[in-house]
Amino acid sequence: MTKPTIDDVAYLAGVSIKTVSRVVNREPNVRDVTRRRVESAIVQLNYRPNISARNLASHRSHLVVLIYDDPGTGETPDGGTIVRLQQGALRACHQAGCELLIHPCDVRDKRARPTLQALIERTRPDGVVIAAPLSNIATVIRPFADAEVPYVRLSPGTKSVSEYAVGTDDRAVAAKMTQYLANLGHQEIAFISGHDQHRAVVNRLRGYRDGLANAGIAYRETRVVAGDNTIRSGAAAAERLLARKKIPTAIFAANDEMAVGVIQAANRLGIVVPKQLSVAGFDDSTLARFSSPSLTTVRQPLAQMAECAVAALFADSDGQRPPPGINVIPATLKIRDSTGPVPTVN
Amino acid sequence: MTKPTIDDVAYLAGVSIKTVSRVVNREPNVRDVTRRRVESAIVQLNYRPNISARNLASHRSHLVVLIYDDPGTGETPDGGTIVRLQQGALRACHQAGCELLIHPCDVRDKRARPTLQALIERTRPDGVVIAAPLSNIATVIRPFADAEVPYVRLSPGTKSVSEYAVGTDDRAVAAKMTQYLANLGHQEIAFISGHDQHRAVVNRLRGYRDGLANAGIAYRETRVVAGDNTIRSGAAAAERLLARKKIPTAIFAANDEMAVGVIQAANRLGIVVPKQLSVAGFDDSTLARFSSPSLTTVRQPLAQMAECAVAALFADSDGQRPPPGINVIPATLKIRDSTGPVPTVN
DNA sequence: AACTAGATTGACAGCGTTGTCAGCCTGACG
DNA sequence: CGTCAGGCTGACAACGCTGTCAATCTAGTT
Repeated sequence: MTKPTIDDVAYLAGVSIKTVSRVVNREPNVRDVTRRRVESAIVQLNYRPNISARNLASHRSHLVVLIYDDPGTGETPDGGTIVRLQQGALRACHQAGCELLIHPCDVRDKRARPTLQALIERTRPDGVVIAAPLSNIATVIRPFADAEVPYVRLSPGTKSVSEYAVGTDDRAVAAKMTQYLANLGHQEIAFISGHDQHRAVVNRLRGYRDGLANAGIAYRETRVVAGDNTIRSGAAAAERLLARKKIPTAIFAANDEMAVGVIQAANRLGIVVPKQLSVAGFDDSTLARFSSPSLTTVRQPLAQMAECAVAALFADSDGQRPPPGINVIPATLKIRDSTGPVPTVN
Repeated sequence: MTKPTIDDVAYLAGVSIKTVSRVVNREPNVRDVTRRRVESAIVQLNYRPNISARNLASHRSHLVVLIYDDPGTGETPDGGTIVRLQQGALRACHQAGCELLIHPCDVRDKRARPTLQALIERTRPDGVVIAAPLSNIATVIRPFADAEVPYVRLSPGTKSVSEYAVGTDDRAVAAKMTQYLANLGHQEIAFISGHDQHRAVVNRLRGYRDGLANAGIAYRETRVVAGDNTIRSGAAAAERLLARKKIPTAIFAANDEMAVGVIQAANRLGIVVPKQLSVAGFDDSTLARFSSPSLTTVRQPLAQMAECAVAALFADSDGQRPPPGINVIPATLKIRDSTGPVPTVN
């Protein structure tokens, strides 16, 4: 009652083990009748190839590693973000007949580098996907480049990459959100920027300016306030904006945390969202769905991005390797309850 | 410049490959001098055993699978919950020299069973950890039992389990929370129960009653309102409770979603939390940290639970197998800003 | 000194695949 | 009818490690 091996299948089908191997791996040059005979034997025995043996013989591990910022330490990704990345990566992995290993990584830990090295040596992954913001940290990338493990970066901070990478159109979608607000009638649209060490933030601000321009609204520097990505800073920024003589009717924050801060500040000031003030965020974090009112925001296609990244890892075996450059997957507006038409002046 | 193999190490150390294998695997019966010679050769060559070869020869995969409810489909676990489970599981896996495979599982998909079967056959994991609520679903457990893959269930819904399992003390900690509220001076403590198909919910209600008893407060059925785990239902329940002649000064909801609903309802009614009403939740979901005011809640030791579960998987190889029964890991109160002293009557 | 149990070590046969390469078979072509 | 390219198939050697078992060594005993 032991697991059937390739020999059992070969014997039952009356062929050599090599032919079974060919059928299992969808290799060419097997006659249809032979193939069918083998397939039926496989079904009959419920045969499944032994991964370890296959890996050993083929010098592949059929393992893909997803690397992301350790949520226990950084404030960057919330659980929802990570899970969405994982979902997309899993889909593509299973499609490619691989399994997914996850590897949260604390960059501030000085031993991150050797840890990654050890990971490579232990698992010999077929490929690696590195999520932002780690994808922009040389220390994280290096070990893979050195070990010649194929990797794909997610949301690289720069436009000019020498390899294939996957990103999204922060700038374009920020413009779109701004125009959406303008279309609701808002003329006074403020923007709260975030930590500018994240490249993404700069792009979002640019997009805001693009959107204003497209809507024919003049850009004014006084409409832009700096935050630092936290709820608290969003609230503080909002208070400053709302204390002015000419208060904005819409506030677009560069991330959801700050947008929620805006809502909280508005609540405290007795300003009703969205009736008197529209608020938009960015990221579609868990927070956005559950805030009250629920937050209009930008949903980054994280699952799709991860899926593309993993798929690209295997593209070069199926044919030509993917071209260098960033594969841009568009983000979408997620309209919820925190935005509405501009209040009628009274 | 190819990867060193066990033969290279053996040659350099002047021993047989078997002895190298012994050193690598910390097996007994190697003289200290020999061991040191081998270790030095390993360092010198930067040797790392090839996992696939090891797996093939040892009939182990050095893989552990963590199975949890697919967050894309169920409403059960939020991203934060999953990530905490993963963190604990990863810790124990690395400790044991294994890697962690993740497997979200949609039970409502009728093909869940064959999918699990395929997972087993493909990966031949050394062990499996099954998170709640899947850990209570026979369809999910069966494939592993049938294939004789060791598994540990997390938070099994029943006290009487025939194998080792890991759980937490829902009932005791719910009592603790209730007493905490009582200690703040609250006499009128209401409870919002959730979907009673989750065993946990029943236990939380029991704990609430225990806590009242311990505090010398009489239990009254009218103080318990049913919700269905959603924010909306929490809000509705709160509205009912707050519409009564004798309104509660504290509301303890069986999960965070409903507790947030209570806060939202209170906001709408102009009731200030926590000044006029204390609100407590359960789970410490992402939501709790970011609600306004931040939510006092119960933090389940998810990471520790997962860690224990994985460790137990390997315990039987290190000595005796872990005893049947639930290894209870205590949950803790997470006091935040939504609870405070009872309002002074005026 | 002979003897023995137990510690230490090594030779060797797998583990279940894939890669290589040679051989056979078939049909097209001259 | 002979030749040849190319499709199809199988024999066999890796792949790098662990398990088994026998051989050797050591120290304690008599």
